Amino acid sequence: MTDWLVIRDMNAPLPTRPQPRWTRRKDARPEEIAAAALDLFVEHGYAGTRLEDVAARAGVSKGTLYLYFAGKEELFKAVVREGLVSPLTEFRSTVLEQYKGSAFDLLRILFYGWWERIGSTRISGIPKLIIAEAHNFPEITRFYIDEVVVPGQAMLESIVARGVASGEFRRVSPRETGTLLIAPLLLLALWRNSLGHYEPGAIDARRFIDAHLEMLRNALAGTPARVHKVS
Amino acid sequence: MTDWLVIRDMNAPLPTRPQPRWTRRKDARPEEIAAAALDLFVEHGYAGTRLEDVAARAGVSKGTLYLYFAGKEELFKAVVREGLVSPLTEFRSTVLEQYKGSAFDLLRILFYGWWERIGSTRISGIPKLIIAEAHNFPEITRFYIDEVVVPGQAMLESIVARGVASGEFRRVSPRETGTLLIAPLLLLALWRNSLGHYEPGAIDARRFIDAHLEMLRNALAGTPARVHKVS
Amino acid sequence: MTDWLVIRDMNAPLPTRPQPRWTRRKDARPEEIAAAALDLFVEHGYAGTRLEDVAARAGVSKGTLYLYFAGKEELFKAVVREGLVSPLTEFRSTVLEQYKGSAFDLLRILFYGWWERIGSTRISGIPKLIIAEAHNFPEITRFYIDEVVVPGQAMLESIVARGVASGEFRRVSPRETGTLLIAPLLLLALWRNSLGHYEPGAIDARRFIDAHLEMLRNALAGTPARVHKVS
Amino acid sequence: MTDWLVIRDMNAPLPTRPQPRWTRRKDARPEEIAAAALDLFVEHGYAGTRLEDVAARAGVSKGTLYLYFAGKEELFKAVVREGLVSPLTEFRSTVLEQYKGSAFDLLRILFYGWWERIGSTRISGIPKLIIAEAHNFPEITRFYIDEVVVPGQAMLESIVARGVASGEFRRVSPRETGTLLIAPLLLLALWRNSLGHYEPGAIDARRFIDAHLEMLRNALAGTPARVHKVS
DNA sequence: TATGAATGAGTATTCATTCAT
DNA sequence: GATGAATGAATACTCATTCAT
Repeated sequence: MTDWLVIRDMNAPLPTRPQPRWTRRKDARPEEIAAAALDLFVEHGYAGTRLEDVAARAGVSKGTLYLYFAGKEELFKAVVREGLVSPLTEFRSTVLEQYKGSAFDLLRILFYGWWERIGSTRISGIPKLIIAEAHNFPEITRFYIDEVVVPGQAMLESIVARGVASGEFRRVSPRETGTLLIAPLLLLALWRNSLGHYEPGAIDARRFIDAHLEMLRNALAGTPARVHKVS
Repeated sequence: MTDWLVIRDMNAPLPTRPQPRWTRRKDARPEEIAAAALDLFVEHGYAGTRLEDVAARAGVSKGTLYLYFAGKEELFKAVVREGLVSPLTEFRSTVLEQYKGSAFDLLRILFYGWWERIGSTRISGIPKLIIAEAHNFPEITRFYIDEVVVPGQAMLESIVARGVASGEFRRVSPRETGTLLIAPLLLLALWRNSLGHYEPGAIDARRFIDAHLEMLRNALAGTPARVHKVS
Repeated sequence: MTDWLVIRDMNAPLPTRPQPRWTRRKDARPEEIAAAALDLFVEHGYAGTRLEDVAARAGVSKGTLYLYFAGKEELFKAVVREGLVSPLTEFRSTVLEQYKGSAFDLLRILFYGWWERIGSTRISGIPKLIIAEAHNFPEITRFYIDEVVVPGQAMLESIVARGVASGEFRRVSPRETGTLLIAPLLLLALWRNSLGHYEPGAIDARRFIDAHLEMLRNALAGTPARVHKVS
Repeated sequence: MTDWLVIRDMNAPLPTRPQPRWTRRKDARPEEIAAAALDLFVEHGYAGTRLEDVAARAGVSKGTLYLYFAGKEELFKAVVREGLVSPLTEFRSTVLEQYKGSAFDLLRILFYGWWERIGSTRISGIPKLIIAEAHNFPEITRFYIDEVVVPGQAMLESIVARGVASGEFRRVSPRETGTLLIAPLLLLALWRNSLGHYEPGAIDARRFIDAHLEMLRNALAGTPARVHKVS
């Protein structure tokens, strides 16, 4: 009566199942991925960078990227943020707080420190990245403006204003002068990360910064004329 | 002096690699994994189900799946097999063997028992799964046909044939009639596992089965005319 | 004085540019793509269908798909909608409007017409698709319920109600009975698009529909009237 | 009778293949294409710019692009070349040849002329483009260095050298000083084509250039001579 | 000459599977 | 046994390029 429902053996030989197709390579660390990504983003731009190349340079697989970053865009943002925040923090604590002496001395410390901590490192590629991708990443650009441009400009203006107030500097507009102070450094950073590869000796960073400082010393110097008049 | 460069909180620092490489979570039991897998396979289909979700629902890790099942395909087969074999066995022993009385009474017992053991449980999702994946899993489909469809159909035909032979049923074709007996129940199972989620009150299972039985009673009834004539 | 800015010739020989890597194949028509997609979606489900295969079956390239459909999901929706709307419209105009005579005659016309226009065509794959993907495509499911299930059920209930009102049918519940009328046809459609491939001769559609109609004739027959006449 | 199956409006019928295969739209001129391309290249970078968008902005079809430019790369090169060569030629003939008077007057003419012919026009986007794509287009970079950077630098150095020789300028290094002269202008160009869109009022070009000139006047002034005269 | 539908190589992203811990 | 980070084949989707009209 009930043998309609006899259940026979499953004769189930799995036809095909491929053998292990990969081997573990290494323990991935997000820092290495971010460093590799920064290099390639700086070199080829956002769209021009292939995640496969990022993975290869970091020594991990493509899939590992997605373990730490939600996608290409998030990787880019993380890389830029990370490339900015940590150096800025370090810059502030190791350079700015060393200040002693005149406004001009502060500029010197600032410029040398910038070269040491930013200009001569891979971080100097970030500005190029921001400039190149500003239209494509409004959020990142906004962040850069708010966190770097605005406070940096404020700092420079403040130094100028102090120098002017104390008579150390000529009566100049802090606004435009602040920007003029940083322009050669920015150009240096951009140069080093783009055309500089084709003309390696074109700009000697140390001589360039020194020349800039020397120009500034004369450009900003409080009028010695009055001093002479008095004497 | 240095608060020009205050860096606001960053909501997205570089992700860090988690330290403890693993901790034992629970004692895994394959039954729980299979139950979770059945739910998700029924819900999203084979290809649409991610093993990660199965593991999460079962409360185990992805790796644990592979301790008990050779792979996704094997998990699927095991789930379907297990979802079929054990309920069928139980169905057979608890429902079919209760048979007493007329052919029509057997149908009633069968239908109510089916609802109790199959239709109202998660097992009712299996037919949907089979229908959806028939082309992708010939082996499983073959198994289902051999173990469920063919014996089930044979059983139904046998009941019809007995009813016809005894004069309880009208002279109908056992083949087509057997299939017609089960069609509404199958539809009910499919409905409950698909569209039913969107129109929960559309079908009242009890009333539906009863209406089906009542239809059958009239449709199959041996011609009372002759009986009256004789008496 | 001005020869700093002499512009030299661009000595620009383009190093590499590959030659034409493809040849035009044919004029694509979205109908062919949709037909190919319907076949494959019915066969392998949504996730199991590769757009590359759809393109190949339609005789076009992968890119051409995106010329007409925004993506896989949109293709799926378009295919289902198109598979429903146009046949339903035709069904309505060519079958339903032929109605003449009794309620039972209408059922016969309906069932035969359904088989002619839906059941025996590739459109019969749509229900399987809907059932399988209901959870993954709420929008499509909603559409199917609103446009097919609800009006179809209403139509069936209306036929039953008319038959009951005129005394042609026994006093049955239009709700459950309406669903019972369509159940075997739906099962037939599902069978033909799934398990039927493995057991081609298992169901003879014509005999099955005829048996269903014959069952209904007896099940619904308004016998009481005749009894009263006799007595 | 048949309004059970009313099918509501479908908002998405199968797309149809457009009938007229093409109609002439306009007389294309390569200048318009190049202008559109320059805008988009500056905005989104090389890889981020789609030729389809270039064509749309130029008001021509994609195919027309290829009538005038061999491909994306060639379009890019042509755009950069054209964006450089013609303005440089014009700049040379209309600005540089107006030279009269002192070295400092020449700087003023140079800067104002640069702003008039380059800085305030879309040509100012080229430097950003070069910086961003330097690694991807060695050939274009080489061209830019040879045709713009080197002669431009030579010109600046020559002006400085002349000023120093005549005693008008302090004894400064022509090399570094030449670069320092142009740095703020370049920064201005870059700013206007990237971050400037987010902070439109941040830099007032006229005031900025004037401030730069004023700084230079003081920085370069050959004061020692006068002192000697007085003494 | 101008068009834009058709093409397919290239790339971002997913997820089944492995294995060191 | 149990874990989950790492892997890379597979696949959806993009877009520079071609060519019949």
